Amino acid sequence: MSRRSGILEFAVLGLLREAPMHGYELRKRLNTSLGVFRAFSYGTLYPCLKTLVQQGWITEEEGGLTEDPRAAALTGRRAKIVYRLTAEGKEHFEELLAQTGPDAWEDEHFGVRFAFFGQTSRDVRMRVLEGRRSRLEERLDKMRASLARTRERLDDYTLELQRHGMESVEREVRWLNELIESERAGRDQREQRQSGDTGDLPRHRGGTRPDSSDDTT
Amino acid sequence: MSRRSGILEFAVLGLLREAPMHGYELRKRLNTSLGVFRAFSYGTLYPCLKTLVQQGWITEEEGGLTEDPRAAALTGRRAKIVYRLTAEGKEHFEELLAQTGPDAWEDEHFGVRFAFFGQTSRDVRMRVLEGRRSRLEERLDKMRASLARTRERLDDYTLELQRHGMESVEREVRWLNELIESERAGRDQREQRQSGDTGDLPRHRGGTRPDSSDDTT
DNA sequence: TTCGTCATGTAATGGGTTACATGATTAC
DNA sequence: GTAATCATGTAACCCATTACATGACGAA
Repeated sequence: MSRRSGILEFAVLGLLREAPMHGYELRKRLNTSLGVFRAFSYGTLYPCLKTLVQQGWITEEEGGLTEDPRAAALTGRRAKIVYRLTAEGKEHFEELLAQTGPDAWEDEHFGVRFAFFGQTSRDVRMRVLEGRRSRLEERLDKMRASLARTRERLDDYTLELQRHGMESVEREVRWLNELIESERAGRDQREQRQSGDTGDLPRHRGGTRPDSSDDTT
Repeated sequence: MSRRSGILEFAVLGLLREAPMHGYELRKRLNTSLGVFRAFSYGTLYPCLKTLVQQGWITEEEGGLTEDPRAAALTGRRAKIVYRLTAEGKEHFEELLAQTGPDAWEDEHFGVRFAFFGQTSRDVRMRVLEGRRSRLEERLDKMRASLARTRERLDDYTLELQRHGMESVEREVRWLNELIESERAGRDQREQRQSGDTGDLPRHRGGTRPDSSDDTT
């Protein structure tokens, strides 16, 4: 019944917000554009799409030869079933985007959240980045403590593994530091007068794309 | 019925080979010593222990006040149920250690395999390290290809995410390069005359630990 | 005596994959 | 015409978590 993974739902909604697509294409995008972190199979995707339809967040459209130039362009071929975000779906996605619960910076969620930072308001971006950072720092503390407790009893390979693991985390912290700094720099430049986009990274604006009737797609 | 995860089974066998333990302690070790990669709950561990007993690889010992100094020392308190590796279990674990199927260098398995490199023969270590490396290089190729195909259509955050992901993989490749080199250096030094331990890393022998009753601690 | 941690378990549930079944379209 | 890839699904299974239930022991 349920079949809601949170992260998959989020990603699907986010991708469909950019353009309607059919399942196959959706899955590819899921596993390449965002997929460094997560790969989903059809056995997961299709049932999920079904429940999203039931919720009223997306619609299934018979796409015989849907004269949708954009979808056609994206896939290079005609579509079978095109999924399209509804107004409710868009609204729901925006709510999800605004959420900054502690989940947002856990391993599983953070990647997807970051992937849609383009549509996320600057303050939420900041909270997620900082949340992630302190999460990782906690983890580092634990690792250091456990390492101190057990250093002598561990063989060199285990030690090396642990060292490499810690360095990976430290590296991500440095990355987050840079991102946070550049977000802050962006804010300072504009003196936070605008509602909320454009940091340092979003050179082509925070939003989806040039706007207009782009999302009629 | 089944309840065999492969990686959990492997890790439990490997830990019990070093010393008998009860479930609670086992779990802690699983989640700290090796646990950078994986965390298991009791709901997973205990059923797994049951099936390992059924296979005859470990035994359950009523530990009222089992006069097992090792277990007592490890926990700092008396044990309830002490699990101990059987001869068959040891043999089985050795078979697992010798395996170099393509699974060995996948994300899920590689960490645990590496953690027990201390008991792994040098040639198997080499194959696993090299397998892992070429696995990662494949992945890099895919990432680069997909990046080249889609660069323009991606916003800066997605791009940054991808870039950071790729750098993480590249970093692991460099790490593997160093490890492989130092394994090779170890071999060259000893002119591969010995059966199979001591590379560069295993300064205190490949084996478990100094032996004797050191682990009574 | 109460709190933390040690200690062992189980049932319900979740979230996902694999393998299978099916067929259209494109490139060669 | 045949192989690859596009395209959509389902049923069986797997692995693991969560929440719960239970209780002993040590320290404050």
